[in-house]
Amino acid sequence: MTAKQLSPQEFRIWHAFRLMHEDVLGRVGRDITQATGLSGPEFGVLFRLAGKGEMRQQALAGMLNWDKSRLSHQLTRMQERSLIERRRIDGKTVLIVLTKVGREKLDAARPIHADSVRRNLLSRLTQQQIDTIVRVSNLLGEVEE
Amino acid sequence: MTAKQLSPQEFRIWHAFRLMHEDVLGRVGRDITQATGLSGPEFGVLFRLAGKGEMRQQALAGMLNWDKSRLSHQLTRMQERSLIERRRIDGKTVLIVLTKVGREKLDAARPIHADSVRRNLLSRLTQQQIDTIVRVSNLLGEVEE
DNA sequence: CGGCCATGGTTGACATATCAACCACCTTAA
DNA sequence: TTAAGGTGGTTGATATGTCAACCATGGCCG
Repeated sequence: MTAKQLSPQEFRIWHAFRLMHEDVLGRVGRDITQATGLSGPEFGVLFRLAGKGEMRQQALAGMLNWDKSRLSHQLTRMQERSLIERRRIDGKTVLIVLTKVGREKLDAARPIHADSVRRNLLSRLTQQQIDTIVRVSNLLGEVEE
Repeated sequence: MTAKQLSPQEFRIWHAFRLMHEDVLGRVGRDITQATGLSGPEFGVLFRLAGKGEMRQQALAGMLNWDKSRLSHQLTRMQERSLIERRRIDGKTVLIVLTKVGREKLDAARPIHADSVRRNLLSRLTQQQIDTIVRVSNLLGEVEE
């Protein structure tokens, strides 16, 4: 049962798995953008940042599960739009700080995001399905032996 | 219970949902690239194409669930790498054809893909979890009223 | 026939993602 | 104290995704 290509059945599962995310992520992202002008990734960054007010870039990357390069590029763009500030602490450490603009946009986006996530994901699933999602996510996140 | 932002619990679910996708897709994509030089999207296109040998761009976009622009750009890059050919049929229709190179690379990638999907997804889930994924995917794919 | 107009496709501009190379600084250990 | 290594960040190149504007053509209707 280890054929050299996926069976139609296996492929259907794979396909479903991909679609699910593109659909939902796409919708939530568009909702946020339409209402506030923030992109999905921008919202993500601001959201984590708001938890602490300011963070070392490192820590931020960890929370987002992004690699440092991806984050650095993203921050550069966000800095140009005055959503965040970079503050060099010592030769190695950079503090990322939420600006006034950033916080305002974030606050505007929060309810949109909450509503959209509920509408497009949470409210459409049973508690059981949600449990499965979370369990599966943890499972798949682990690196295999 | 419709707060203006997500509760930590709700947020955890949302986070898990996103991670699951990025983890698995990332791993499968990297496996394919490493072994064959094809990117994930390239493999996706070739894979569908192989089913029929050739297709109208339109139909291809439908199967992939991509918009026409995305596909057009992708095909342009793939054409430059000789993975596919565009064949203008009448003023409006373009046939996409798998080239020899394209087919070879696809064939090389197939077992890698199958193996990776099984290793990173299928074999790590119970049948029940798989059923849930598929059911949930269908659910979320539908547009709400 | 002659003029809409919907459709299939392309394009340009821009945002995002990924990879590898680089850099400057800190740490540690000789 | 100095050189090797590791760490936090940046950068450039290239691939990918998204949006809106555009364009040519074929179909349809008057």
